[in-house]
Amino acid sequence: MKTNQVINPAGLYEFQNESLNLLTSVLGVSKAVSYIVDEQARPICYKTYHMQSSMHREYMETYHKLDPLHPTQFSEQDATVVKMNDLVSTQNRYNHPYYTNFISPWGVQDIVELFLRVDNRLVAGFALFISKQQSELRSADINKAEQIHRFMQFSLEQSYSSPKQAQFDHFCTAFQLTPKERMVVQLVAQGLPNKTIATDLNCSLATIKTHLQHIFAKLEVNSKTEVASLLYQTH
Amino acid sequence: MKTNQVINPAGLYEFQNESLNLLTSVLGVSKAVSYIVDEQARPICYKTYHMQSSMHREYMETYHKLDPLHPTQFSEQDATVVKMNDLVSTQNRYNHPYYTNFISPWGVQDIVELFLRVDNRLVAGFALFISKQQSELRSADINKAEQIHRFMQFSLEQSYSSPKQAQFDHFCTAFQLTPKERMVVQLVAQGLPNKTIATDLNCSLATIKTHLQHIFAKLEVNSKTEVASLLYQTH
DNA sequence: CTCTATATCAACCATCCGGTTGATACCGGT
DNA sequence: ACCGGTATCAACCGGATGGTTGATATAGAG
Repeated sequence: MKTNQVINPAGLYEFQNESLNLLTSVLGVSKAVSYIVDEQARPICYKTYHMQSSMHREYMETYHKLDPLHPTQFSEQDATVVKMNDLVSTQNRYNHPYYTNFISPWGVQDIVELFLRVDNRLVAGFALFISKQQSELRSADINKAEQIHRFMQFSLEQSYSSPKQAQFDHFCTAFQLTPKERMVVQLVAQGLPNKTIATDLNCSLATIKTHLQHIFAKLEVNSKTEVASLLYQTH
Repeated sequence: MKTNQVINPAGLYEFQNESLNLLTSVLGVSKAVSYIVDEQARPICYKTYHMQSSMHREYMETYHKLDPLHPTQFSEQDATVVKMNDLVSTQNRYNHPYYTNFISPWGVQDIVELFLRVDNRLVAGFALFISKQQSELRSADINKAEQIHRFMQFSLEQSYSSPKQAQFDHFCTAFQLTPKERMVVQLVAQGLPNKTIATDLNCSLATIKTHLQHIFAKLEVNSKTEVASLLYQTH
């Protein structure tokens, strides 16, 4: 039972929306994706901005394995803002199927990835897509992204020590919820339907239903609305 | 649009549970019922203690019209604790169908009713049932009931000026919810299924569904869980 | 090396819920 | 006298949800 030591991404979901909004409105990007990183360093809870769902599906099914900016590559590093075209030489890029078969056909020229960490652990990431129609990213743009990253990192640390977060943690530990169950509760508290929760957590509807059964049993309730209600009443 | 002036029973439901628990655990009663009183002085949201559901059904269908302690009788008075056997003479009691056909067959000897008011308006009531097996209520018992009533009245006034109540009111007025819609939202926030909400509000399932459609439209959501979620997020 | 906890998924069924349409009734303001 | 807002109810449909059973896989504890 190591539930207590787990860093729980409660509150991250709202943070994620706000951050994605900030990034896409300030920087000139054609598409963007944000995600949470779970304890196994795997990205979950994708939120997209101006990205075709078919493109995202392609990534999820195939190209995530080839992604040079995939979070698993960076979980042990301290990289914050990484530009794909800096990471991969022009030569290698044109031989790289990730570039030739996926990024390029979708009209993308470059990708800038921002990583957020708490206690040195990678907890969230943002991928900003630069289209071929745009000019090459200048150092000024990268600088902007770094400044925004700095503030997001600050904001994230605030979120982790907020009373709301503490309250949520207390709630979850009081009912002895497992890490996955906590995430489900978090999404239930957003009022999301099961299907969306399954998509967000990158697992099947059946799994979510099983998690929900366990949550219902632990909280002694029998509907998602009651779960949200309990959270509301516990403040 | 007189929504703003309406006294809204938000938070009353929790209060109701706590009060019923207090009364039944401290005083020697065989059954008890509590209810909220709406703007039309009609009782809604019944909560029962040790009362057979068939007895309550009989009351709801027939005998509420004959009830000498019915809240409509007391909405304009300032009565607080009323003992039925003090109100109705022994002679009249034995000719009264409410007593001979309803109360007596269910083994009840006497009823003590407690009324709670805010700004002189009757907002909630509690009926305590004394069984025939119990000794006649002594003045000491009535005194206890009056002391408890005093504290309940105090507590109720606190509830009405609590931040939680203010927050809820602000939430409802922000979305321009009608009085009935507020009550529905209040019950949704308890995580209750529609059927229970209908029973509580003493109207049909269809009516609740219509109210919910209006609420969904006003809050721009499309599920009850999202309503609870919105309330939770708004603190 | 078991055994338990956790996480994953499938299939089934009954019920609940959301969405819609349409209808009646009451009240208050124009 | 008419109209808009509120409250009430009915009937229908399809999809979402809750409940159950059973199964597999992995990891950590004893």
